[in-house]
Amino acid sequence: MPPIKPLSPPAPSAPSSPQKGLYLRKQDLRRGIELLFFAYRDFTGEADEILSELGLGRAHHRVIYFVGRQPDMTVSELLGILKITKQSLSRVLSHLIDNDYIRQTQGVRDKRQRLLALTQKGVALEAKLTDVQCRRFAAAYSARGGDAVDGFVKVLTSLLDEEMRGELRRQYPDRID
Amino acid sequence: MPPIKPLSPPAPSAPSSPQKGLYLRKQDLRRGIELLFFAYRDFTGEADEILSELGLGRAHHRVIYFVGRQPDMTVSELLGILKITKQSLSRVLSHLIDNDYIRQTQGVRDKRQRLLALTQKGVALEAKLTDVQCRRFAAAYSARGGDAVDGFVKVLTSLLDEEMRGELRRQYPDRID
DNA sequence: TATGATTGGTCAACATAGCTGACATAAATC
DNA sequence: GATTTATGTCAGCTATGTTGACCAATCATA
Repeated sequence: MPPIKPLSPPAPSAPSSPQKGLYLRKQDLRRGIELLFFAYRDFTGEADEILSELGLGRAHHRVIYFVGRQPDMTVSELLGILKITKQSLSRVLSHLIDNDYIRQTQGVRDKRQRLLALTQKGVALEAKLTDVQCRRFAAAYSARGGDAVDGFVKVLTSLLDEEMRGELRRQYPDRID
Repeated sequence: MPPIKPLSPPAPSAPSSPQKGLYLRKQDLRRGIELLFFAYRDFTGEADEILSELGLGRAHHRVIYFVGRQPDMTVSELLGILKITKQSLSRVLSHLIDNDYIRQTQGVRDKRQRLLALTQKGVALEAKLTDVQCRRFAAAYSARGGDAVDGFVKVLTSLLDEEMRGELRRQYPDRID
């Protein structure tokens, strides 16, 4: 006769067992998977619409977002964040430069570097896109309150690869995680 | 002289204003945007590796996942979940059927319907992929605890489109949201 | 029963956004 | 001077989304 299982959450030693305590049951984990999928899709949907009217895609958005976040970043810094090949980035970045969303200036310390920054047109688009996405977050955050936001940030942070977790910690040093 | 602003979270009436109370500051919202992007990417990464070794992609994964979740679902139900065109689904689904991951049976009530279900091979792959992703969630959930999980689910739910929120409520009727 | 709607499939063509491999240039570094 | 680094570019491939057109089987109904 097997020992009686505790109701408190057991250590995740056998994740494939059918019944786990509390929030570690298979069904709860699957719910998380699905929520992340649907939320990500809905979250990107609004911005995608704005972009497609301008003949741009999500890849352009990412570049505009991160360049806007950290002006004068180098190409290799951007590659490190996006984790795509330079050939993939090149296609998107060239288009953004040709269409006056982003400008390049030569690095001062290292003349090989191309420092990326938004043009006025780029700033305007970044603001519009980020505003739409921030509104969605602001609505969700204020609907659920600070404790929920705290849990949201904690769990998402723990879903990251270890390397990325360290990266984000550096970006937001004053935040708990 | 303007009225003194309260420290409690203000209504999100002017989301573009630079300074918001508590977790509604622009920086906190941007952190949410970035966390969602990075977490989604890292979350899908492990499964993507397994899939690519089998010559499959993320689109195949989605089909296998949702068919595994609800056996004998119809093609139009699947299209409704994935929100892609039937032509896009067809390419992926045909490949999965040809390679013995999924089988189709004719509907009983409506003979036009093709009911989709995983084969034994499909069940095995679904289990492997879902297990990897559940492990990541289980680790994050148990690292952060039930209150954080609760907040995570609440905020993600509020990030959904209204329509999708109703859909998920139907899928998980016994859960708070 | 004839008609029209629904479910599902298929063919063709196209777009976006990732990938690899090869090669080039300029600047920094050893 | 030789090597490494940062960046760019050309060519081609793949995965996954899109539209539009058209077809067959089945269901529902006038």
